[in-house]
Amino acid sequence: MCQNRFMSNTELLPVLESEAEPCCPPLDERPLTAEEAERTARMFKALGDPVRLRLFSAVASHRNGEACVCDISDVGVSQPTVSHHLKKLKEAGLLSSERRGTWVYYRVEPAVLAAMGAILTKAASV
Amino acid sequence: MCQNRFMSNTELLPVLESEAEPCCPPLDERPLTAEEAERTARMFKALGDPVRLRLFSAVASHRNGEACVCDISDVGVSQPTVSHHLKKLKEAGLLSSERRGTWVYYRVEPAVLAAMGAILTKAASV
DNA sequence: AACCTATTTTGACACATGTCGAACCAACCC
DNA sequence: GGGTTGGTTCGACATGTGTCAAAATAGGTT
Repeated sequence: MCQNRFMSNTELLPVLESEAEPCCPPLDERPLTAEEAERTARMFKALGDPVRLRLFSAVASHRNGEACVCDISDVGVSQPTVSHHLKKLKEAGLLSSERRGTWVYYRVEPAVLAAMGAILTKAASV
Repeated sequence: MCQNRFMSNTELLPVLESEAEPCCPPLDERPLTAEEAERTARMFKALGDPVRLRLFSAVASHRNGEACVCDISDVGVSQPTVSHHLKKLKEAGLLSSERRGTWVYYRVEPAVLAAMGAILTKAASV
């Protein structure tokens, strides 16, 4: 690792910005545009796998909506697979992660979850 | 497929059991079991594709939550593909279909939609 | 340093999925 | 009947996805 003090340590974080919140209107308000559908589908897709759904539910039902990977890894698949799914949930904006010492903690992102719920619940009152 | 009260003919589903509505608890109540996750994921998966989401939104936002295929086929894919996606939405219990004369009408299944919303919105109020 | 545990990444594999054109079925109209 | 329009199914193809074992990384302990 080249830690030359004269080189500015260009730390280019990818800044995984979670896109704005008022993502989309309720599903029954008007037909979604292609872009809206693309964004929204990404979130639903993340919950469209049983293992991911169990992992997400395990994190969400944990104390403070936060859990260590070691607490939720018992879902019947190997640990690399658990890690793979947690990564996907993170990429979809549903979870965030933080390392604290030896362990990595995942936490639910309530805003995104609420947005998904709003899209459905308003639509449910048809 | 938390409930398939009256799906028209094509019964491709294994019909595990006829559990009425309370398909699953909110995601943050307790970790979902494998079977619960399996069932719930199937619904989310159905909305996890942008084309399907647009088709569903088009039906839901139509008058009475019902639309003829010809009214919603303009989503940028071929008509066989539209039919394919509508079938998947139907298999997931989100839509039902009925032929009336020349046209086939798809309609939203509000109970299933409400169940999905409840799973998320209750969880969102953490 | 060497070792251990927790977690992620890599590489490979089988399987599922989205897409299309062509063929097919269903209802209407001449 | 023959023709036309609406919609589904079939067959094929490329791409995506879930899974694992093995290797790699991160932090702690001794």
